[in-house]
Amino acid sequence: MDKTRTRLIDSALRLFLSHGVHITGVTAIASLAGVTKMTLYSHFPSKDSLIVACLDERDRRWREEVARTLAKQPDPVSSMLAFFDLYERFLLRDSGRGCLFVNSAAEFPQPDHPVRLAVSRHKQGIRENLSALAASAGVRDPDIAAEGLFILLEGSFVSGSMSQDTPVFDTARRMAQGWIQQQESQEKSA
Amino acid sequence: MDKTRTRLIDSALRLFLSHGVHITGVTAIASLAGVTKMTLYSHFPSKDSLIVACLDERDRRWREEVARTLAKQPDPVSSMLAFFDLYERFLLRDSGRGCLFVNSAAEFPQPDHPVRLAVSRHKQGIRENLSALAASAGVRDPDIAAEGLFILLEGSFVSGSMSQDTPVFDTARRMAQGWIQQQESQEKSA
DNA sequence: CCTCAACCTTACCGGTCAGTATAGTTTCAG
DNA sequence: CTGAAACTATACTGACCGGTAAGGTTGAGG
Repeated sequence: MDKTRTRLIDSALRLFLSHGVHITGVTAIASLAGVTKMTLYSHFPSKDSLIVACLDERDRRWREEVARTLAKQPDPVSSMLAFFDLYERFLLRDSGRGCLFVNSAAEFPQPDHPVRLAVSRHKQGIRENLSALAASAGVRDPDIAAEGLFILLEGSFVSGSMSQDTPVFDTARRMAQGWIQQQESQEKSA
Repeated sequence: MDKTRTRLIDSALRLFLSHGVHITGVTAIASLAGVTKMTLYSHFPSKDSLIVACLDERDRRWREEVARTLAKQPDPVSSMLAFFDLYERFLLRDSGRGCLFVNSAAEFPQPDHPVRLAVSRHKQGIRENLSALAASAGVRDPDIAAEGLFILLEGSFVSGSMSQDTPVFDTARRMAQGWIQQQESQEKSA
């Protein structure tokens, strides 16, 4: 049900990813979805709210995929490292166009803009996810451990999307292993 | 000499950083520079070429500051770690608006667009810089070591710009130290 | 059979965009 | 004093923007 709304979000997501948010017009979105602009505005009150809906929908799908992948991991450390596979897969899937959330943040500078808040929700969710896993792994400071992993994930994603470079994830994965070990040994020495 | 051209680039840089590239109109740039649109178009054939000039100019200033900072470092390892101070300073200076190059890349998806090429030049310059330092430090694979540091730099910059979080650089710096040590010990064991 | 909601088409609004045309003014070196 | 270069002001083009108005078409449920 509400198939039109879903088609609109899917179309918008595709155009936002491949061309950018500001540069994409509402007419193009509606046209790609096979409806008219009027129909779009009967589902969303404004372009901004459509953007937010796209980000939230993408966040929802991302969380689903995270849950599906983590369920297959035997322990917290494997789970943390599995995030690098997830990021790599996401980069490949969108043909190296980078992170929609980072790109959107680049186009909406005001920190209190609804689009920016949606971006923050997504990034905060990932950090909390990592932090919980680090806590399960028994490191001394899960937030710091998670922050380090988050840096590696964002860095490899941005770097990889800028130069179509997926091997960068191998380096990031190795760094993550070293970082986790370092955090675990700190826990033991304490 | 050619003060008008410099004022135009400075004005454009300020607006591009604080609002975004596509959203900024040429009239606003000219107005901030204290000239008219006609004068702008007598210095640059198009908005795109002005954007490229801005990126190149910013890259030039960045390289100057890098050279100035690295000259004060006693050894290659200190030099590599000094990059984190440079990034942190850059983030604070632009009030957390993120990396102009990453933001511009987000707004210009086509990989062969002149703007994207300017971005690539900048990022490639940093990587070469790091790689040369890693080679001086005597690590086994300077390119891999540099790639790791680059990931940490990009990651902490993106993460820091998204949540006004400068302490993230402390974590990144600690990770960099661990990474460099790991790379050095690999060299010794070989 | 009728209603009602979702969708359609077409046309419009005011505004902004990049870029150009035309012509008048300042500045300054030879 | 002259003349070219750099700048000014104003107005324009054609296109696209987000968003709205008004009215026609379709089809499923009561």
